[in-house]
Amino acid sequence: MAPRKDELEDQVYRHHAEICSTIANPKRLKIINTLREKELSAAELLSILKIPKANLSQHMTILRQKGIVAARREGNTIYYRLARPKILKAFDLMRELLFEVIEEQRKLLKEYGKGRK
Amino acid sequence: MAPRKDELEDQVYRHHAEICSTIANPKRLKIINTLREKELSAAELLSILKIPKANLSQHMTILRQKGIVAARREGNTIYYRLARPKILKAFDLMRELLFEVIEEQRKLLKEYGKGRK
DNA sequence: ATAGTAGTTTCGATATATCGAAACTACTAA
DNA sequence: TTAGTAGTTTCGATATATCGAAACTACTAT
Repeated sequence: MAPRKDELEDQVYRHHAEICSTIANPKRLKIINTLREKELSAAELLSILKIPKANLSQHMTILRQKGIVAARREGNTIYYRLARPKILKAFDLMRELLFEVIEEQRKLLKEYGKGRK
Repeated sequence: MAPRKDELEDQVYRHHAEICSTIANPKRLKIINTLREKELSAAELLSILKIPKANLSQHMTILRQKGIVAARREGNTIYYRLARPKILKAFDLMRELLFEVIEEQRKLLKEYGKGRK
């Protein structure tokens, strides 16, 4: 039996949300931003992020599963890189959005301050 | 005492992740997409989304708090609109990313199929 | 083989997100 | 004022995400 149209649509929204969840975490955002210009080994990421390596590995697993990051092994070292440069556009866009919102809140606060006397 | 540089940085990443969380939910994505071209009342959103109105209200509260959506009241009706058109760029970009990943997975699956005999 | 280094996986505890139900507020109309 | 409609808030249950600890796998070097 073929799925109904809105079931399909909902499924797309669910997947869409899932890929958004991938960047909805401060550590993963920092990992993405750190891999911006060049690939890095797990050890290098560890020294930058200063988190336990098990935890790094957990985040890298998520990033790989969602297709955001790719890995290659060289001897004992694993090198990570962004599998999809477009993720940086998303990173930058969301950060712009963040600053827009912060700026607006700042303005509103100033207005409120004026009114308060 | 002034916060250390990396504390500040971490705080930015936390806020960055928070605004990403706003779009990391299928219903909120659908709400954003539905408000794409014009403002809509809660009742109109309800008839499109087919969810309980308490639940819609909960999501609208989150979207307003994060500065994504704005609301105005006209009599008994509340009209919602996107407060920040840039959110649509984020929506579209993440959906492109989704389709890129799906397409790549499809290709990999085809390759695997070939090798399998 | 053995030991060491690099990274991963599993498990369980804690925190956060989602949502339905019910009570509540805000406005309208009689 | 009372009743009705539109939307919101609070509460509690369930689901999902995060993370540390410990055990594990993969590779290197002796």
